[in-house]
This record gives sequence, structure tokens and C-alpha cells, in this order.
Amino acid sequence: MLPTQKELAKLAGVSSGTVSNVISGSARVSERSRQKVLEAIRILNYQPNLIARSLKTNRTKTLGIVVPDITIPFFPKIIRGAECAARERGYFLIVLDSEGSPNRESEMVALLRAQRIEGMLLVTASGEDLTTERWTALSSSFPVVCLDRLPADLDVDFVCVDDCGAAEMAISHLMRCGHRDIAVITGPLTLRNEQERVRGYRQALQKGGVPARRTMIWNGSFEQDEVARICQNGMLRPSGRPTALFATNGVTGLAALRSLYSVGLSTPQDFAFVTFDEIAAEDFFRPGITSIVQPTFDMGYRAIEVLLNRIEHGKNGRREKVRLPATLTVRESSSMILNLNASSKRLKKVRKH
Amino acid sequence: MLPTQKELAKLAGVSSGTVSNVISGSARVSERSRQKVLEAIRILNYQPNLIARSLKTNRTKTLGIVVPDITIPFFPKIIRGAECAARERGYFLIVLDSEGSPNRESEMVALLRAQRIEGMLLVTASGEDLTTERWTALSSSFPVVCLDRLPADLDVDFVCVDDCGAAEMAISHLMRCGHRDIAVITGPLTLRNEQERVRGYRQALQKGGVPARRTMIWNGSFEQDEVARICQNGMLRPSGRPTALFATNGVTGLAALRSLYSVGLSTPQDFAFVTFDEIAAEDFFRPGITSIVQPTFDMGYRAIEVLLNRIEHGKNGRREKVRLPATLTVRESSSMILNLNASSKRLKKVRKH
DNA sequence: TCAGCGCAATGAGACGTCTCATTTTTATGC
DNA sequence: GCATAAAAATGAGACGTCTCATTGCGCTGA
Repeated sequence: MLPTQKELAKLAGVSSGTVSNVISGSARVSERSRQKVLEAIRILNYQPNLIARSLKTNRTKTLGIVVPDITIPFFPKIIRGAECAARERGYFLIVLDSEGSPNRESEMVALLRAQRIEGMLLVTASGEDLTTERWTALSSSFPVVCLDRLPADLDVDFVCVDDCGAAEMAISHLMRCGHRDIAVITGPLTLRNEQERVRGYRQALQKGGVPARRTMIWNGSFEQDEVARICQNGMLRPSGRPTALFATNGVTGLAALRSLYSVGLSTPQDFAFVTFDEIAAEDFFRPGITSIVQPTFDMGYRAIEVLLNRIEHGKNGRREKVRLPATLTVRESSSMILNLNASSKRLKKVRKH
Repeated sequence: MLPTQKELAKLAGVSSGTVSNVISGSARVSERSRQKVLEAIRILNYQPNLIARSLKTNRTKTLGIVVPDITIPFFPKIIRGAECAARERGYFLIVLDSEGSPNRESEMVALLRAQRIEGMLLVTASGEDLTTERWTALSSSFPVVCLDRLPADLDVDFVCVDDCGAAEMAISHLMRCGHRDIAVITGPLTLRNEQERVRGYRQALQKGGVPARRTMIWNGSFEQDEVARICQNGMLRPSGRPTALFATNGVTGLAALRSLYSVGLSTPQDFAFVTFDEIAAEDFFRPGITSIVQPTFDMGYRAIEVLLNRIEHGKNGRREKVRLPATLTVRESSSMILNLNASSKRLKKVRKH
């Protein structure tokens, strides 16, 4: 149906080898032959069959990226950066969604393997599940670069944000506003970067001379209901209530905020709030949410660079470990200097309801 | 490197044909041989080479989707639905981003053609540019289903929302709140669905007995600056100012809102506001924005169904034209009954600044 | 004129799979 | 035990491309 090189050869009156040489530019061809072939290409509207080429060359010029949930805005932005870098270097990018399930993640990787892709970016769905064996299985067929979420204690190429430093920056900011009782609500702590962010939280408190208390570290998840329960318990308790809340990721942060609003608490009146990731970047929405903004495009872009490095310049050699800095965008949810009296008065009213 | 059927055959002690039959299930194989082959597959960790299979069968089981901007939240949601439907039917989905450029769009389609995909969903970047010739070029190699944005006057398979009806619903809602001076800010009117949405706007006004005025129809775009200029001009003019604004898409709507807030106008105090698409779905952000919510997942899902129908059951036959209903989510940006006095007083204050 | 050289062009073969015509094995009935 | 039919297994060939060893050709200098 679609024209082949053989047909081009017949039309141009040259051999199939010459046609191939014109198309791939892999050998010298006389100007006369070249023109005849190009003309034939034009006439037949020929397009090389990448399938056949891949079979012969054993190269697909295709990369993959697996993310846990493409509808979380964080990931499309990363994908954009990755796709851009891939295209610039002449590679395709296949996007797959593991829907947060390690099983589906393995399926996706198997599919990519069957498609003979040359490398993959992985934002893993599994945290602790990513054991050495699983990692070996995942990365046995092609290079894999981890993105955002890192497997614990494995020596792999990765690109992520300086989670610890960013969290520390956020907490320091809250402390400068007068807060001492700062709670943190986390996602699943099986994820390495969640741990790092908690570490940054602790570190900032320590530097500020405030002891980190267990009752202020709320081990949450990505589940709306679970986060709601935890946050409501923590915020409405009679004593030892935090004046500020830090969420270690956007999904959890949104769930926390949603749940607290639903019981009548709001930020910044009742608690200061800072979250990793942008929830609503638009400054005219109230409350404006102070956020740690990750360099999403760059993360995707750099990750592809690391991956192609690995693909094109050897499998061995030191793993690249890239940590990009994040920035803090201060908005009203955290910008007020703490006033303990006013806030505890308001809270009493809320509790009466 | 990766094991092949030939190696399986040798290990299992059967012929390559038998191995193939076991793997593809295309012919009867004795239980004994089947077990031997399965065992060999297990031992060698064999995975079929889809490249080679595709070359032989001329089928890739791969579909494509091209969207104008993956970072607009609307599209990932569609992609999710499409990916889900594709996977259920055993197809891959390659996601590409045309970045709103018709040229890049053509490149992407060429790439997909070279990859020998079997069909494609297209949210076209070009509006008026999508002439019959261009369409023929795009769809000459495989079936194409248009999504969301439709080419004008072409008989194609498509899935979109009932744009006209949804817009009509939004405007009727505003009229029920007492508004008569309702402006509409559009995206590029080269896009067919933008036209449809304006048509719905006109239709609602007509049904309500209000003449549509040219000064109330603001022909905008996706560009922040252009939308800002238009909206600020329209909203700050001395007389004939609209009391309500309807945006025909989320990108334009966000730009409009941003620009009006930046000059001190806000909704719902100074103007009622309704937009196509969700800008911030979270109900605790103020102002809550009344929005037309499209069934994004379903759109993607249905589009794949239509596409696979076309692929698996013949290229000919009537084009499927699917229009899904959208819903209106009323929030505070439009929920107040119009009070002309209050609003004009506020406006004067704003203009003085 | 012709050997020697270098550039062009050639076309067979391979990549891993599936298909299908053919051969071999097994089962059945007498 | 043998003829026959049915079932199973076989392996060569093709898909479209690239590669590479070989051939063809024109030019140079002796």
C-alpha cells in the first residue's frame, strides 16, 4: 500500500541499495542518482518504514516515560520538558500512565520492552516495593532514569529536586513569620522524596532551636479521606494545636486544605499553610497558597539528557545524580506574622459548631 | 541480545513454526510442545519483538493522539480516557504535543505515519488552516478522529461536546440571575467550536428576547496580552459596560480573569463570570468560578471507540458524529442576583484609580 | 593502450516474526 | 497389521530496511 524503497528504485531506475543510501545518507551517491531518487520520493510520497528500519538496525529512536497519574498537573509539565529534549535529539517519546499501581507499572515496562524502546524515564508508582530485584527486572533491557521519586538505596541515574533543601526553606520561612508549632502532613513515606522532605522539615526546626515533636508529624497519603481524618484530628484537638501546616506534596496538600475548609478552618486566619507544588498558581484566587515550585520542565529535559548520555555513551560509568533547586513562592497563606490571640479566638468559634 | 523465537525453538526442541503458534495461538499445538515452549519462554525470559511482528503482520496495534498543549489540564484528562480505552482493546497510545503549531502538527502526523500507527485522534492546532487538502494529507494513511476542535465543513468522524447547547445553558443561567448585558470573550474564532459557543450565546440571548450586540462579542485568542487588552477596554469603558462576562474556553477565561483582577475588577462584585472549562475546581478558592464542565474522560474514551470501529470495521460507512453533553457547575462568580446600583458604584471607584 | 585506482552502483542476505504448503506423527477402523 | 484420516510439526519464504562484499566504470599516468 505505502510505497517502499523497491518501488522507488524501480521508478528512479537505480538499485535498492542506492535508494537506501540516498535516504539514510550513509554513503556517497552521485548527484544524478540522488536527484532521480528524490524525485521518485516526491512522486510516490514515500515515507520510510521505521518498523523495518528498526528491525534491521536494532534501534528504535524511541524513549518511554511512565508516570503515576497524568492528570496531576505536575506530570504533564515534566512530560513537556522530556518530549522537548527527546525531539531535539531525534527521539520519540511514548507516554504511559501506571495509575499508581506497581503491577500496572511492570506491565507498562514490559510493553515498552516489547516495543524495543531504547530507554525510559520512570516516576515510580511504588516506593518501598522498588527492591533491588524489581529494579533489576525493570532496568534489565534498557537504561532507566528515575525522576522525582527515587528508589531507596539504589545506585541509579536520577533527576529530582533538592527535596530536603526546599522543605527546609519552606519551614524556615514559616519560622520567620513567628511560627513554632508547625505540623507536617506527608504523602506515603514509602516514597523516598517524602522522607527527604520530612528531613528538611526536621532540619529547619533544629536549626531554629525548636524540637521536632512526634505529634506534629502526620504520616498521610494521597487519599482524600485519610488525609482529611488526620488533618481534622490534628487541627481540632483541644491543645497542642499547630499554628502552621506544611504539606509535602500537592495532592496531599490539596486534600488537607479541602478537608480543613470543610470543617470551617481556613488559611491564613486559622493556620498558616505552605505546600510542595502549585495548587492554584493564579494570584487572584483567595487564599493565595504559598508553594514550593519545582522546575518541572527542566526536570523532564535534564532527565532525557541524562538518559541519552547513558544510551549513547555507554552503560557503564558513574551514575548521574541531579538535584535541581526549587523555589518558594510566598503568597498570603503564610505571609502574615503570627498573632496567637486572634487565631485561638477564631478557633474556639469553629469548634463550637 | 534479547532472546528470539529461534532460540526458544532450539531450547524447547521444536521448530520455529511451533514456537510461533504457541505464542500467537494461531494454530493447534499439542500440550506437550506447548509446555516445552512455555518453559523455554520462562527460562529465557522471552518477550516477543513487536517490531518484527509489526513488520510481518503490517499491524502495529498502536494509535496516536496529537494535542495542542499537554500542559492545559483539559488535555491530560482526555488522554487518560483515550489511553484507558486503547489499553482495554489491546492498543498502545502514543501521545504527541503539537504546541499549537500547524507545522509541527504536520510533522507529528508524518512521524506517526512513519511509525505505521493504525489510527489517530487529533485535536487540531489549526482552525481555518484545516482545508480539505490538508485534511486529505493528514488522513491519507490511516483513520483520523477529530476531538474537541472540528475542521469546518468536512465530513469526518468526530467526538466533541455540545458546544452550542452548553454555551446556551451558561447564558440562560446568567439571564436568570438578571443579567441582560452579557459580553462574551472568545478564543480564536477560526476554531469551529469557538464559533459554536458564540452561536449558543446568541441563541440564548434571542430566546430571552435580548438582542445580541456587536460590542458585546469580543473576538479574543489564547494570548494573555491580547485578551487583557480586549477585556480591560470592554469592561472599563464609560457606558454600555456589560454586567456579566462569558469566556468560551478555559485558557481565555483565565487570561480574562487575570487581566481584570489586575486592574482592580473582581467577580462577582463587579461582573458575573462564567467560563467554559474548570479553572480551579476547588470550592474553597474564592471566588469560586461558575464553569461549564466537559466530560473529558468520556470524550477520550469515546473517541478511541469511534476510531477502533473505523479501523476494525471498514473505512467506509457513515461518519460518526458524537456530541456529548456538558454540565454547568454554578459557583459564586455568577450566583448573585444582579444589583445594578451596587455594582456601578464600585466601578466608579475602580475607574478613579 | 592498458594496468591501477577510486568512486558509484549493485544486489544478496539478514533482522525476528508469521504464514502456509508440505511432511511426519498419531489415532482410528477393519 | 495396514490403510486412511486427522492432527501436529516443520521450515522455507516474505515483510521493508540496511549493510557490505562485489562489480562496473571512468580517469590517470606510464
